Amino acid sequence: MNTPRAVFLLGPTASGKTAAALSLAQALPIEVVSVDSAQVYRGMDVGTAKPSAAERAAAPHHLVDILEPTEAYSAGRFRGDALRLVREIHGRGRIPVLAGGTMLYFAALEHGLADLPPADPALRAEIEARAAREGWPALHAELAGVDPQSAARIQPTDPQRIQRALEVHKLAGEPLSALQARRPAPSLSFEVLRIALEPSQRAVLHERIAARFRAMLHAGLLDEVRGLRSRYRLDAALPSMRSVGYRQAWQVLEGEAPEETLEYRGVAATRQLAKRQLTWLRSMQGLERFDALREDVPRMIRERVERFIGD
RNA sequence: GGCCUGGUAGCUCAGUUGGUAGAGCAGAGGACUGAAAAUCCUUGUGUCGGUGGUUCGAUUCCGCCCCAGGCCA
Repeated sequence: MNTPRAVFLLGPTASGKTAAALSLAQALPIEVVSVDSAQVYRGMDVGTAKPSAAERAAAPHHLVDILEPTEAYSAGRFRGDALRLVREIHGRGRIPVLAGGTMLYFAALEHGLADLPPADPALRAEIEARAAREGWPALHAELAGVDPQSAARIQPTDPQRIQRALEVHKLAGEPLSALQARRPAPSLSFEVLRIALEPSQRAVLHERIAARFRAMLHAGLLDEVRGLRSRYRLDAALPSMRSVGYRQAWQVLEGEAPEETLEYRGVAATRQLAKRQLTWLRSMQGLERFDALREDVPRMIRERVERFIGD
């Protein structure tokens, strides 16, 4: 094996990525790079299904617990962090396994990101304040003036993207669409085996999701969020507190929703997340797809990876 | 056993002064470039509990029956 190799392992929530990674760890000198926008936050353990101590002992895990929940991670930071970690792991003569369900992060890795300015909290607050006064459609109209291409593609009802496009224009002095058009086409400097875990039956995935969320509640999800709220200055707009489970628990603790509805709403939010993840997977090219519901899928994946590493 | 109130989309309900019905939630499909577990777009035919009757026509009015909840015995 001349060119260094890496494995991507992508799948929706509750599809068994952890079991597959564990099976790999038992047979191969791997290190896991988490591709997960929620597991980066410290203290968010129960609700993000973080790898257990045993799993972390079986193989080093990276990009888990790297930020406070008051901070915000991003696709851009992920790309930089992941590429650096892959280099380091290769330097140790080991195999990086990038495993997770944040499909935008995989896309950023594969296709690169345009050279855009990072988020600017002050500017975002300013835009938000204007939106509160004038409404997002007005800001969308303004965007149409400076960046018609982006405005055409972004819905007037999509606050997040309107805000980002205006932010980029202000910071870079150029329209977002122009910067995106200049995106370099980076090729990864290592060879990749891309494995996707896709459940053949949605109903079974839904059952798994329900069982898992119930288990999270029994494991003290609500108490975890209560504790986070007492230890940090958090608010509902933070990326960490918007994530599945945490958002719903937050609403209960704020008295915005009765606790009896927490399970139902949390399960529904998780199903919706899984659906979006599957939409990404269907559109992605170059994946070797495995049925996540097959009992022997961890073994099959291990054998496939062994072949990939071997030749 | 009697009286009352309900029985309409998977769930919670609205509605039709008689011309076969619509919201929210859930579900499904899609988009996606530094918040992405985010943000957004599209998508609603269901014996209107059953059965007889009145009517050109009933989910809507009337009778009976079934089911649920409540009150009274």
